[in-house]
Amino acid sequence: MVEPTAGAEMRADARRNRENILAVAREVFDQQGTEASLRDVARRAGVGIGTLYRHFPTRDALLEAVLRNGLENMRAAADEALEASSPREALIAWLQRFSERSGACRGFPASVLNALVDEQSELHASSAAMMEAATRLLARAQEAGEIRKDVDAEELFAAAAAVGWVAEYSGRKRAERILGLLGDGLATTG
Amino acid sequence: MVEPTAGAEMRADARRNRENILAVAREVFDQQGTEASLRDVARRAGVGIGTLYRHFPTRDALLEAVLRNGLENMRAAADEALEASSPREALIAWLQRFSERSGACRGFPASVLNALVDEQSELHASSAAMMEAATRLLARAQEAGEIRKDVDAEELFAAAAAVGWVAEYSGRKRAERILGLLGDGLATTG
DNA sequence: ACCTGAACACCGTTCAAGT
DNA sequence: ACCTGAACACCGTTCAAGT
Repeated sequence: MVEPTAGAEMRADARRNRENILAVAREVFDQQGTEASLRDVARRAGVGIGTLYRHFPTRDALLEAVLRNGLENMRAAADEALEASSPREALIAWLQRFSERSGACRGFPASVLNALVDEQSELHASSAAMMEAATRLLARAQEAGEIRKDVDAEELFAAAAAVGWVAEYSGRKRAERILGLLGDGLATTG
Repeated sequence: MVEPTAGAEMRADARRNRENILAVAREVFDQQGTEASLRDVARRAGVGIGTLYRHFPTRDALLEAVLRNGLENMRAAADEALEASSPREALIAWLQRFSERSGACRGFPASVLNALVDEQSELHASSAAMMEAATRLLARAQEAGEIRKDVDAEELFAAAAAVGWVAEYSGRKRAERILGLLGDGLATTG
């Protein structure tokens, strides 16, 4: 097993190429979504298509490298939110942030949701870590009696991804209103 | 303007081809989703790729022909539901039916939601008609005081499509539970 | 009037040949 | 060790040539 993020022992030109591809991919994915042409990425990075595949053997591998930071941030945000005063508000705010991030890159919600379910996906680890953090956030709100207990984290997560997906088609505004509906549905009833 | 559904004045072989393409497309879209290969459809239908394009100049045109019946049925179902005893339950049941139908064909929710927003889409008319019917269903439930008044039909519709989308990734079961959350969020509050 | 398939411009992915 | 691009098998879409 080779650590793909390895750096120091990589040849200087290889290192440069890798970082160049990454920077370009970030831009292209943001503009065109997660299904953007890899050939296009290689071209813009001024690199042969084979080089791209050498560094990132699958689309998911490249996506993982591009999204890792963002997912890590979301995980950290969830951990921090554990200390907020209102468990319910903290959870809702986090969900909103997640669905906002989703709307910023077409295909992002699908990729993350997919990675969560598919343990083979290179995105699985990052996604799962983020969801674990979100799970704690949910549990706290449930224990505080502020969120109904018959929902699990995956469900909540899928809902947030769905809201992000809606933003791709109907715009962020509508997406936000739907998130509001969900938030009300999550409140403890009876 | 030529009526694309025209029949009697079409040459017999053309008519046969058209119907064959349609039947095959229905199957292929159901199996592989709305992004399935058109070339594959033509191949399976035993027809040149040019013939497919002659009958259906765009993917949307083919999709429209395939989905028209289903959308029309959903529209009719919404109209019938207007006479159900419980306006709220009728609306929720319709939404569930819509999201179920969505889950049956990958890409269906995206196509319909897209068509709703894009007036140029060949799917626009069918989709819009369905949503108009759903709008009446919503309005009745709101007038009966059973659904909050600060939601509009497009919002509700987008939410239902999102639930259908979720089913593509996380399964129907989870999708149904999310629809339940939405249903509770839709209830009149305060 | 209609059908066909070659043609064009793109993909994703692999791998022999080069440095 | 790494890079390159040709090669292969696919697309979507158009259009000249055929019946």
